[in-house]
Order: sequence, then C-alpha cells, then structure tokens
Amino acid sequence: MKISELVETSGVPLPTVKYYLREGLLPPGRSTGRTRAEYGDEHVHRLAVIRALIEVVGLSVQQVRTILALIETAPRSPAELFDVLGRAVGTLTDASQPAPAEDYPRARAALERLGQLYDPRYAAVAQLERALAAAEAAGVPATPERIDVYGAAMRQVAQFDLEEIPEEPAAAVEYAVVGTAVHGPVLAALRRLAHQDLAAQRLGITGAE
Amino acid sequence: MKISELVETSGVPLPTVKYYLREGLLPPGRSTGRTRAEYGDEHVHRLAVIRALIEVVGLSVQQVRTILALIETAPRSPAELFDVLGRAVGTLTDASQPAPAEDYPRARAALERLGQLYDPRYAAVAQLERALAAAEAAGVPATPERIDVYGAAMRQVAQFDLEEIPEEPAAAVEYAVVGTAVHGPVLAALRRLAHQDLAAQRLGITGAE
DNA sequence: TGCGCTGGATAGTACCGCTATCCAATACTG
DNA sequence: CAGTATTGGATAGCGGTACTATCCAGCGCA
Repeated sequence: MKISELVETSGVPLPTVKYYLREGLLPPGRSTGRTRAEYGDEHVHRLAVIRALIEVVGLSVQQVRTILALIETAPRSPAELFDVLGRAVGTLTDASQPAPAEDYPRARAALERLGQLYDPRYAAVAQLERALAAAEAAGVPATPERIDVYGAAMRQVAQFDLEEIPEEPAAAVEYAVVGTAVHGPVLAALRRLAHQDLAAQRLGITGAE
Repeated sequence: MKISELVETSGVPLPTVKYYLREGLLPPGRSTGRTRAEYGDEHVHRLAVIRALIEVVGLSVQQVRTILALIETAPRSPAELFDVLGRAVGTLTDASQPAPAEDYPRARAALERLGQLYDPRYAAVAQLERALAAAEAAGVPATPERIDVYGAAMRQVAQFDLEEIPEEPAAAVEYAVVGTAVHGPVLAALRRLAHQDLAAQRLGITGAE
C-alpha cells in the first residue's frame, strides 16, 4: 500500500500522516526504493487508534506516543503486564500538574472507605485527590455516600474490563490500554444519558417534544 | 473586598482574574468609584468553580462561559430545570466535531438494549455514537455485554446524582451542572483504581512493591 | 522521456490560555 | 496636600500544541 492509499483508506490527510510519522506515532513503512515505501493494514489500524485517542479521548500527541510505545512492549509475565498497564494508566492522567505530594488525604480516606489499597505512588491516586479537592473547592464535595456509590459502580465496570482482556500477552496490552482509554467516553456519555432518562421519567416526560 | 484581596484569597493570579473578567466568566465587582470595585464571597466561589472546570474537568473557556451563563438562569419549573440541565450537559461534550447527523445507529442500538429513550437531539447521544464508533475503529468495540454492564453501572451513578440535587431551584442548576462535571474525573479515577486493585488481587500482589 | 508521486525537510498557521505592559484616574498615607 | 500605590481598562505579546503548507530532489511508472 502506497502512502496515498493509506491516506485514502484511513481518511487522515497526508500532511497529518507525515506529521505522525515525524512524531513517531506511526511506524515508518517498509522502504522499497529511495522514494517509495510500503504500508500495511497495521498502519491503517494504528492510525485509527491514534485518531481515537486524540479526537475522542482527548489525549495529547505526547501521551499517545507514550502509550503506543508501551503497547509495543510484549510483557513476559502477568506481573509485567500489570506493571505496563499501570504505567499506561499513569500517562492517561493529564500530567500538567506534577502534584509531587506524598500524601493524598482525600483519596486515602476514599480508598480506605472502599476497602481498596492506598498507594500514593499510583498516578490515579493523585488524580483522584485532585478531583476530590476540586469538587470540594467548587462547593460540590464528594460525600462518603457518593464515594460508596461511585466506587461500587466503578468496581463492577472494572471487573468486566478485566474479564475481557485477552489471554494472549501481546494482544493483552493493546487491548487493555486502548480499551480503558476509549471506553472512558462511552461511560461518560452513558452517565449523561442515564441522567436524562431518569430525569425524564421523574418528570413524567414520556418522549420527544 | 478589593481585587488584590480577591487575588490573595483565591490564589488566582491578577492577570488571570482580569482575563476572566474580560471573558465574562467572572462577573464584575460592584463599582465604588471610577477606579475601585468591591468583590464578594461569590467571586471567590466563582473563581473556584472556574478553576475546577478548566483545570480538572478540562473544559475550554468558551464551554465554561456557556455553563456559567446557564447557571445564572433560575428555572421556573422542574421541566425548565430539566431543559437547562440538558443544555448544560450538551456543552460538556466537546463540540469540535459538529456531527450533524440525524441518526446514530450504534447509540440507538445501545439505548434500545438498555431500554432507554433514544432521542437523536440529545448531545450526549452524538457523543455516545462518536465514542462507540471510535472504539470500533480502534479495534476494541463495545460489545452488547459491555453496554449492559456500563449502562447498569451508570444508571446507579445517575440515580444517586439525581437524588443529591437540592430541591431549591436556583441552587439546583448550579449543583447539578457543576456536580455532574466535576464528579466526572472522580469516576474516571475510581475506575482506574478499581482496575489496579482487582488486578493486584488477581495476581496475588498484596501491597506496594 | 516526461509527468507525477514520494520521502524528507523546513517553515508557517491558527488557536488557546494566559501573561505582561502601559496608562490615566484615583484612593490611601504620611 | 504631596507622594505613592493601586485600580480598572485596554492592548499586545508569549508559549505551547496540533497541525498544514511548501519546497525539493529523486525516483517510478507509462
């Protein structure tokens, strides 16, 4: 497949494809002559993943690069898979604020309440702390009851997520990382639709107006 | 409170406060002389909300402006509250892609499966469609079983969210809109922490290492 | 043989969220 | 009442990001 065909099938403009190549998001094609290179289905797929992560999940090019690099690594053990996943999840959280704290009191309280492990080195712990602090400052603090409900719901979601991860280690990383990321917006949309559905029910609004 | 005091108590730099005033995110203070104005606690609170929406939720200044404008409106009936909330939720979804379609097949299938109302005019429906399409293109499609699990979990979350909305109409809008937005990152963080907790359990990893 | 695509490089653009500077008017301070 | 600091208001600049455009020489294909 020539680059022009890759552009056509993927729908991504040529300058953008070149940009992704430059930035190392897209691996170069197999060179066949000094001004020719051959691209394959994996390039089409990779482009779809890149666009999903950037456009739908809203990640930066830098974050996508990190995640794609992690996907390339084939874990040699379940523990290594776990480690790679942890680092991938870490890059999902916007790292604009380094938040180099060593204790996250709100997150710790929440996790203890949920009976989950509190380890301040997890990036998601810092993210939780920031979110809880912001909610508090904005006047809509997350009460313990809210934490209970949210925690239980997310546990069900996570349970399902883990079950769906394929056994085969190489596929597992990509599936888990990309899946976690792109299913996030699905969850957010479903939450909003549930709001609207429940509110409509409550108001006795039956259908479109 | 002078503007310098507002800057001090809020922690937001003076140029940024001026910027928010210019952009209409922060209402002007009560003018007391041609070069003086008086700010109150509501300005401090407003700044906290703005920072939470921009820094933690990741909204654009334009989105924040729209949402704050909606908050100002005092609904006169539950139906109007519902309408305002719907529009607020609409602005939460990134509007970079207009997606002016009139049918969203993936979203419709998902909502029918969940027994929820499908109305293509809801912004969240378009968002769901985009997320499902991206997941599909990226090779991690949301299966019907996943939709079931996610839908049920989000329904529990939404149920709780609605219960917590105060009766008083003026407070209700702000609470519902800001709460929906800032609790989103809390949910995302809890999902990732649930992943890690369950994965650690499964691997027999008991603590930090 | 010539036309056009290709890889590669470099430069430019558009937007966003601030941030900095300047100014004149005015308020407080001694 | 003089002097200094602060304020509102306006304008301009900055730094980052994600592209987008242009140019070029060298092929490859017809």
